[in-house]
Amino acid sequence: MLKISELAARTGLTAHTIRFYEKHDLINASERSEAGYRYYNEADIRRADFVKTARNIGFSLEDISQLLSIRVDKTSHSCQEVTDITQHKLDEVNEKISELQSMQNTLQILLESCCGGPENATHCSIIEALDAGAVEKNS
Amino acid sequence: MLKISELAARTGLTAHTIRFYEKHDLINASERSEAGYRYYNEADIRRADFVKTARNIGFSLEDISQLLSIRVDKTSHSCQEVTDITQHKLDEVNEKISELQSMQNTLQILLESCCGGPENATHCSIIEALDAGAVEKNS
DNA sequence: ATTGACCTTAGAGTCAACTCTAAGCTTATA
DNA sequence: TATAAGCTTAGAGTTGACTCTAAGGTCAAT
Repeated sequence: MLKISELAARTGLTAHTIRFYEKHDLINASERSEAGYRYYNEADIRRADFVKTARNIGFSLEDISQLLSIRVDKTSHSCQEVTDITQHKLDEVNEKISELQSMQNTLQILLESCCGGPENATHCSIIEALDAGAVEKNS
Repeated sequence: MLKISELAARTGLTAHTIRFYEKHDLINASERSEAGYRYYNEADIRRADFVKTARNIGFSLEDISQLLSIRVDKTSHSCQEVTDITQHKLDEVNEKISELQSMQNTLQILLESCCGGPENATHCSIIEALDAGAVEKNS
């Protein structure tokens, strides 16, 4: 049985975050001491690790909530439900990557166009480009 | 002279957003009617377009605020200041792309590992992978 | 017995960039 | 002149994921 700070040390979450996750029904302590201290058993710890792993991958708390529902009752859920969540997340990630690559591209072009030197910005080509709106709209 | 809704139509911002930007000293209306209506002259419009262009590229409002300071007094600022802001933004973008690519990679591997079929999730390899923590930490 | 580290709670604060509301005044059109 | 569309303000609400605070109770070690 771990106390909250021990679970925190183990998962890399803070105790604050663990309590916050508890509010959102992601993690819970099966037992409490008489004084109300949280105690986490093996199953609790495994669930906490699951949450942390999913969080590391980039799943939202809402996604994780759904994944946990499946995890606790696997026979009532299909693999497809799991891949749907995963695919949806992948789609999101892919879209963000595209947006960012567009920004990256624009920024690189701007940087290449400007001397970046100590002279004053009267003819700075970055400022000029922004002024001219000479930048395709990203995303 | 444009009224706020006309500037909104032209820039693609909403009137709400324009007022919000005004609060943050990004855009302002040089003139007001007797009743207090905002009127934007050519210089105001060019500034608003600049803000919109910079926003499209992905600069934060804080970045734009700095870029505007340079723009209004180019002789007091160097090209290097401009490239510093731009390079810093590019660094941020690159880092986010890396994080997202790491997520993308993990998600693809998970998706490939799972059948995604209608059978129940008892042996779902995605759930298993999350359970085993068998995912390198992203970023 | 005392100290210091740790635990509890409800609830407020943070960040960025909007987004919306309410209540009321103005302006253009028919 | 009536009506609808549009403008004004201050200020509150939204999103997601924390992060922190205050006020107080508990526990292990000296």
